[in-house]
Amino acid sequence: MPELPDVETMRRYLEREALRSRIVRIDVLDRRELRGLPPAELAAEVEGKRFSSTARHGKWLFARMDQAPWLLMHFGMTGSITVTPADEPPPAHARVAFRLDEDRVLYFRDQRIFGRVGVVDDPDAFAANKHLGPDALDPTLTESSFAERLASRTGPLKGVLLDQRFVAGLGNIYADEVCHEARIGPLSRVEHLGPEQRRALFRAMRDVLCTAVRYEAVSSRFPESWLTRERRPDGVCPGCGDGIARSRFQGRYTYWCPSCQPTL
DNA sequence: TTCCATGTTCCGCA
DNA sequence: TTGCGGAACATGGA
Repeated sequence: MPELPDVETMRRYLEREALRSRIVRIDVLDRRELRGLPPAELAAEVEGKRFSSTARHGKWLFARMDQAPWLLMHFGMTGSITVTPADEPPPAHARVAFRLDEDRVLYFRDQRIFGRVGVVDDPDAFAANKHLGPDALDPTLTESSFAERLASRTGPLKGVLLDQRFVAGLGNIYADEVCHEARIGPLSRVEHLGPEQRRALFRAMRDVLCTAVRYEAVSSRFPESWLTRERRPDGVCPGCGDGIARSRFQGRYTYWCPSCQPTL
């Protein structure tokens, strides 16, 4: 599930469950999750350390450890975290186990192993190095600075929204939802958007993401006006009842309502 | 058996 | 040079 709202929900979960916990030992159950970082190096960095704060940039989650670098996590398509009592068996697809004090374990789970666990000295420097754009919920990202960033872009809107260098945090599902709420066809070329549509996009992005975070990214709780639950070939627009369109874009499906969301 | 899946990265082709 | 599409990565459910 991991787009911005999912990762933010996990950040808050980590903060609730593991802040100030000490990492007694780390067990790397599948080293592929480390993307080449030797398990012994990760262990040397985190064992004995205590979680002191958390941060998030787009889909990247960071957990600060005292007197140490930051733990970094990316959840790929299927990653998640869960904290369980130490005497329970590991959950399915557990890849890395952080054994905490007070007999608890923080598991990094990831069925498809597209995620990543690592360490980084400074989240901001990491984001800059990756050329990530501002986090989509960053308060310093305003309607006007968003419009400015948009002005330097061309091509299909969907592609711009998915580009983490433009704004970090949107993925396939929420990019479609933002286009739907803004009433703009996702295949519209951004250079054809007017000022009012650019503002509408920014507001839709903020509203969609804040709402999803409020509902802890559980799609069954999302407003009935949302397109998300209609993501299937015979889905209908919750606004007008017309059939929704589906098209392949960059190897994945894009859904929209041709009646409510004209292509510009 | 085939297709599909909320992400990122790389390669080849305009 | 830039942008775009597609494939690869790996797994499992429908």
